[in-house]
Amino acid sequence: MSATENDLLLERQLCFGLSVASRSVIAAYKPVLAPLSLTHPQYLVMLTLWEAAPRTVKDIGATLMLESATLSPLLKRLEALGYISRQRSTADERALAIDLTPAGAALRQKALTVPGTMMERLGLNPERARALHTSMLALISAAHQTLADN
Amino acid sequence: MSATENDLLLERQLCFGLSVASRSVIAAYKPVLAPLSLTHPQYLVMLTLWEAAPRTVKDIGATLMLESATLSPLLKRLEALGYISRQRSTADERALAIDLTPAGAALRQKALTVPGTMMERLGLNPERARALHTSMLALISAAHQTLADN
DNA sequence: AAGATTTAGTTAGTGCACTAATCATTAGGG
DNA sequence: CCCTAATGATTAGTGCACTAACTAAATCTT
Repeated sequence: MSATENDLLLERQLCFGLSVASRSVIAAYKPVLAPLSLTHPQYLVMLTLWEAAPRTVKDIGATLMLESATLSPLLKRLEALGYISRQRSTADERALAIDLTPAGAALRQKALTVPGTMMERLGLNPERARALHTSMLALISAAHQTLADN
Repeated sequence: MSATENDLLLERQLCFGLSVASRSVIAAYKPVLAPLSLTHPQYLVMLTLWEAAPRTVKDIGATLMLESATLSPLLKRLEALGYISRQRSTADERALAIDLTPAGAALRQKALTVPGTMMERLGLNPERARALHTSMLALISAAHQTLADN
């Protein structure tokens, strides 16, 4: 088998591993987030709001690297759950101000145990987590670099 | 801010980084796979078939860690593209034999350049790729461990 | 001030990915 | 044997995530 053909095998272990890891970790979050009635992406949105609110859709999208087309329906589901409010900004009526409701703000208390639980379940200590994070950042950066080049 | 609350911030850098990295890498594949008319998950399925064919839906699912409910429509799209055939196995009529068509087998030649292109675009050398792969395997294993425990 | 342009969000359409329910086929146990 | 269990695949339904097309509001230009 040629070197190129060998790559074709190895390669499946690369991007493939990343995809499976992402899905596996999200699946591991599922039972932990279920008591909060949140999916994983919804949890990420709530995290951004617990750090700063109100925020615009665009701002949340920039933070999570998601298109506003993805966030629009997701935010409506969070509103239906009673965790956030969606109101046009008075200063700029193009912008939608996403803010926490009292229920959404209170949910933060229940979420405090999530990170510790997940770190333990994933067999990660802070050091390994940081190393992993660094690798991910490098990948993200390289991936976006190539997209910008085209 | 308490240690627990600090975790809530850090944590966003973890699973969040993994999700974004996965999406970013898949997005980087997109223009490379476009000439083959394949999406990223479709590409993974073709990789498994280039290694061994025919295979059953269940077998492909086990290899890629995907539910057969996910694969069913995906395989129909690959059939519509003319890359694979779907036929009930004669030995066991519950099983569906997924096989490569001549066009699907020929596509392998065009795919040979993909891994090299992507490695370069993602700024990875074989060593870093292997290290990343090891981390992903550990995560996958830990994540599935916790799911099995429940 | 009027018209063109850029910006913020939404909608429509495609494709994954999952769970739950269903159906046909096969394998086992009494 | 027959009847039940288990197995392999499909369907329906929910929720992301993306692109492209569109609306409305704000800003820029002349």
